[in-house]
Amino acid sequence: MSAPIDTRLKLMQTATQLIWDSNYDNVGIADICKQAGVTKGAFYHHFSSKAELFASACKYDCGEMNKEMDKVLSPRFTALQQFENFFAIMLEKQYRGDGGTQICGCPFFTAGAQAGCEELEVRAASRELSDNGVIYFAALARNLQDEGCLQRPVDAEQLGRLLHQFVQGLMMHGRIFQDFAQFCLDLREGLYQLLGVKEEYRNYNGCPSAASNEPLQKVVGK
Amino acid sequence: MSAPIDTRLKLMQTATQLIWDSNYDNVGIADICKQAGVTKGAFYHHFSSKAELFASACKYDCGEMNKEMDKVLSPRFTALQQFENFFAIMLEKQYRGDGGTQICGCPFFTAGAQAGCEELEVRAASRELSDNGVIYFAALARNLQDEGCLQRPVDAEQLGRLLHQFVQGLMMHGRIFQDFAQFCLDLREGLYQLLGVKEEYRNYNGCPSAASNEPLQKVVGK
DNA sequence: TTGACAACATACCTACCGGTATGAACAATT
DNA sequence: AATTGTTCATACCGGTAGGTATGTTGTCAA
Repeated sequence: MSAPIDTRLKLMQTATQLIWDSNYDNVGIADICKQAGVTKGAFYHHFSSKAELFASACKYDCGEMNKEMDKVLSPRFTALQQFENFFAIMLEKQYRGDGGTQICGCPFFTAGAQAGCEELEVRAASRELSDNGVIYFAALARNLQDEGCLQRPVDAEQLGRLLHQFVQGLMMHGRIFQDFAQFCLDLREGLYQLLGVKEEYRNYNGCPSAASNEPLQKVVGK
Repeated sequence: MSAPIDTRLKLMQTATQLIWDSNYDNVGIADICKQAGVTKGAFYHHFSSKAELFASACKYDCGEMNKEMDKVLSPRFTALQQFENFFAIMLEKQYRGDGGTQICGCPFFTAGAQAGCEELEVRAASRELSDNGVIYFAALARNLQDEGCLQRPVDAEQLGRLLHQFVQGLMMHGRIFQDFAQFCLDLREGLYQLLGVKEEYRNYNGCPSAASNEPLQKVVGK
């Protein structure tokens, strides 16, 4: 019998993956259990409900994202490098190997936005996730400002929100239309405009074509 | 016995309202029928499935929006007036009378983004709705550009997409956090930044406080 | 050795929800 | 008057999905 922590973790990871591929409502507990190779008994030993699993998985995903973002926004990079790092990681995240490019968006966010009033737990988790994301966006904005890349002084906190909102909307749009090339262009242009990056700091060479199926190489830790 | 067109319309209107208040998955056919005062028999006489109702309701909602947007973006307004009109209509739409300010977002969009591959009909409807919205945003951008309000030349079509994406993301964010004052500020600032409105054309006086419960008066057709 | 408890596995329950089968009421047509 | 088609109303079905009740296995402490 394996350690209990493994089963719990496995369930969260599986749930995260399935929810990323589909959505909260569409993913059943039975699906998660089957995929994770455990039974319902195990599931309800570790989680009291589907909503609690969601909240836990959301937190877990949040933690994973934090790890990546800490790398991406590491102080050893210039602000512009951080921008490119973030850009690369976004594309990589939305790039699914199975059968071409698939833009899936962040289901934890959309689930929170869809959750009816009854599922407060879900909404709370989604809120936490958003707050977390906004902080990183705000940091990026602040760094860019400090290095003089922006056209005008900004309210970093608000700008963090705006960036987060835009990116979430962009991903949902991408999920509906599934046009990876357009997704790349829109992401870059949208970030530039919202941030108000000075003309001379804008760089459109870094956008990989969706036609080429080469894996996107990260700038991170190069 | 009433005219058949009435029942069909009633169902679409009711569905639209319920879906706006909740979401696609959460709203059952029984709920819609009960609210509309008809039975399932009537429902399945007019619609072959829930997905078809969704698509129809989406189209209906789209048509209603078009009517409003045509008014808002009427040529008799200057581009800046159009901007303010749009701003006002956005706030009004997200302002629910029942028990304070409630930001609900556009469920047709989120449903499309959540729909699994199996429900192509849903996604297609959502796509159509988005395309439609983007056109109006692009028109607004073009008008602002033509009147010299923007800092730099823009690709109106792309900008239309960016605005649409941002607004959708903003509404979802608003739905999660339910902070109307912040919603107002973010909407204005986000639009300004994405559009790149010249400093001298930005106006922050028009933002009604969420504290005051006065109904928002439209500039439209004043 | 034995009791206790954690960590499951299996079977089952129940509520709901999309969808169907069938028939009644009414109108228009022939 | 009989027929036909439209427009609904009622009752019901079948699958599903979240959740539960209960049994089983291994482990560890006393």
